[in-house]
Amino acid sequence: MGNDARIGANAFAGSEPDQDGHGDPDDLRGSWSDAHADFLSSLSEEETAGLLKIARRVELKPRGQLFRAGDRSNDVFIVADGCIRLFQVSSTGKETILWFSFPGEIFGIAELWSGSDREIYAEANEATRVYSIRRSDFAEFLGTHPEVSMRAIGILSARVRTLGHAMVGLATDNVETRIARLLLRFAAVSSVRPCDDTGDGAEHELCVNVRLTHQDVANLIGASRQTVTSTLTVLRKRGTLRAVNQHFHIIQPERLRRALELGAA
Amino acid sequence: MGNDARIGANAFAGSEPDQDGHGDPDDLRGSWSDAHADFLSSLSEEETAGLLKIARRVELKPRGQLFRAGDRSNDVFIVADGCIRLFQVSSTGKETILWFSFPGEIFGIAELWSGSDREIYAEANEATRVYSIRRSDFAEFLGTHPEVSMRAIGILSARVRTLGHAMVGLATDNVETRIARLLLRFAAVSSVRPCDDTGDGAEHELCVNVRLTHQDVANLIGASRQTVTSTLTVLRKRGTLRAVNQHFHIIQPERLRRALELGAA
DNA sequence: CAAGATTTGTCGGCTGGCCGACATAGGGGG
DNA sequence: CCCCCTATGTCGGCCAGCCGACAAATCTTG
Repeated sequence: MGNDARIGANAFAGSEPDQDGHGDPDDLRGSWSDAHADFLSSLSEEETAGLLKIARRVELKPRGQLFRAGDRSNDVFIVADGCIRLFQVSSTGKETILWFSFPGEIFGIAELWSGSDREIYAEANEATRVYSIRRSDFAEFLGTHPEVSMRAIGILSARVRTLGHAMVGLATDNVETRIARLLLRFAAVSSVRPCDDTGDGAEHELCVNVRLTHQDVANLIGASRQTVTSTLTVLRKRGTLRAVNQHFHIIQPERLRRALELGAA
Repeated sequence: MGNDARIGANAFAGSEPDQDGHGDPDDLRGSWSDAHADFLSSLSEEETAGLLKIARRVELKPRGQLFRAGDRSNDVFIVADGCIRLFQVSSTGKETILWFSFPGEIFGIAELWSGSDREIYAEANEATRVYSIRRSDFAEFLGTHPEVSMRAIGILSARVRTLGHAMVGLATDNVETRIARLLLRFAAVSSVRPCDDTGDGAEHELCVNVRLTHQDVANLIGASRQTVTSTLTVLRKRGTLRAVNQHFHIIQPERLRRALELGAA
């Protein structure tokens, strides 16, 4: 079953040559409940094929917009590769990033049911390919594949839990804690793609494999850009983080994790 | 269909004499997406009967605990009457209330899929009756009732959206705004039961029909108890709120709503 | 109905993090 | 290769909201 999953993902992601070998360590599976649950991987080969048939390919440049608040919700999307930023904008112009969707993840389902307008924005965080499925087609697919409905429920559940955690953090933790937690979460979730950093003794490090500006981090944890900058500097000086290419590595994941468990569970 | 819904809810709520006449105004249906979507009302008579058959009745005293973080997630619950508070506790002992579940609403589904342990606490906010359905039974029920699966998806979606709103608010709004928004939300959602206040010209007022201590409000919006107290006092002095029995009335809902739309959408 | 427990109300001191303002530093396109 | 636009880093002033500490009011329960 775990193998079917891989095949499913491959079928969808298409013609990646390096695809077979992205060895995400199994221990990350443990944090599953925190991830937004790779939808594609959970499907069987036939199911994936069925979805492929009704999907339409969409290519997005970096910063390309997929939909915005107020749009009619006509489609459900699945990330093939790249990554999509989902955010809301308050009337003061402040963005709040709700989550990122990584390869295999589905998004736009929350609007599926009510058929109401979008309430959030979806933008490509980098060059990204997504598959677009018409709402009605997807609904029909769910109707004829009860198993898949269950998966959808599972995914939405995971998202509810993630948002719950985020809320608790926002309400009780200080900025440093929130950043630490965020990085750990993203490390787990962004491990779907391999890190390009050929280890210089970096085997025990945890890679946060997403390009995140300080502003992004700020919008994710509800803090100001400046505070994020200075907090990250502190963490780097303290030897917790290391900047690699365009992203971060967490030097001693275990130490950080333990610190968080003590500081706030 | 709207009528079937009512019947369904009645069948479940059981032997309430005053049940038929709880005339919730139709205009509140508009804020559907914000509510946690009355699960029972959305079921047909047969579906409700089917659920009843596999459900077990549970009675809870005020403050009675239904489950706690760490418990095995063996059941899914539906509120018959009363109301349930769902919250998380950080290691510092601070509670964060995620949401309240009102009659007809289902909760505990988020844990259903992963079968993992509970991450949250569920307590009765007052004397409450809930129906408890074994996880496996409910999963089977969903499998044999695709329609109901879709409803479940809709409900989880609504919850995702609600949490999203809450997060944005937490990240961008000040305490006064958050309280105002909370009260409007609860007014909509708590209108499932009638207000006991026989109007003394209170027809245009909006009733927030839940017993909420200031501490509860604080835990809901991520603020301190003291700040909530003083903010509520300000709102009362300004003529926005009125205390009735154990709950609040919003004097001029429209005015408040407009103020919020301007202040932060 | 009295006593304990919970909730509400109020004050002042303190501070984490916001905001504005600026100086660099990259880095991608022409 | 240079220019411009975006991202990073740093500083100081300022204030919303936190916290501790109490008193009054209200509710619950024997």
